[in-house]
Amino acid sequence: MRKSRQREAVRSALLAAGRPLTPQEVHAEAERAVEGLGIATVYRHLNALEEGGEVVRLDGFGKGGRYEAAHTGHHHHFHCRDCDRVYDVERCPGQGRIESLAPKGFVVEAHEVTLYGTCAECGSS
Amino acid sequence: MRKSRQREAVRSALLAAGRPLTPQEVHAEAERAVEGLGIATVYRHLNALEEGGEVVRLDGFGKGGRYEAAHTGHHHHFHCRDCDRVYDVERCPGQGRIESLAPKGFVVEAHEVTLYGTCAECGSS
DNA sequence: GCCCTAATGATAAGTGACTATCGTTTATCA
DNA sequence: TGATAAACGATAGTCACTTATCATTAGGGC
Repeated sequence: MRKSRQREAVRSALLAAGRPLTPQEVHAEAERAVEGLGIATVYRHLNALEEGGEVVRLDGFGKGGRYEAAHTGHHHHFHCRDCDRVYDVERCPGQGRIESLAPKGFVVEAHEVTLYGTCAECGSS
Repeated sequence: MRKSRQREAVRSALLAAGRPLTPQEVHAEAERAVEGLGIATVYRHLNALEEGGEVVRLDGFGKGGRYEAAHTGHHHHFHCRDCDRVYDVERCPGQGRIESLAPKGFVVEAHEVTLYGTCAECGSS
């Protein structure tokens, strides 16, 4: 796997954002570093980085996927209904508290909490 | 809006299931009551029932939407990774507890908690 | 600098969910 | 019962996202 400005640009875009981005958002951001960056290249690197464990793909926020730099910490998300951006929420109501909600006989392996509303930026305008 | 066996079959499928169904699941179930039921008819009625407030559409469980009979109660969901079915979870960790997770300046209007794992049926096999 | 080939960008093609169209069926009401 | 138009089933079309193709560019060992 050769070094490439494009891959670095994709990786940096995700790290700098600190929140999950759509491929389009990644493209827009990474294009600032690599003029003429193709959308296919963005998809290629997102897939490669996900494969390599550097990036995590999220579903459930609208049509396409969102990608964020692999976090070690457990966290959740806030989905702004105005701008459609997704933000990280660092805290959690508590693993045990949430997993105990499951009906009997159901084994919980993970959970996701999503908040919906208006982000600070949209709310202040 | 005329009465039709097809609409009743779609409505009944959702009520009987007591959990969110994909249009395909609705179709499979409703077809037991109406032989030869078309998938387009299922989509038509799901949209109409949603419009009429009898049914709620959910996103975020894979590619397409899921539909469930309109509940009055606040509840969450369990998504089985084996069979891909979604079940209702009647309890909630607590509205206030969850909404307080949001960063400052963010206004929370709603939240969704999703549990992932193995359902009782898949786990027992 | 040269060569090899991985990586790239443009874009055609694929995918899956959903919708529009259209000729036929059927519920409703005079 | 017969007329009317809503509802139907089949299927072609649409839309967004994602992937495959291919000619060109460029990283890196020599």
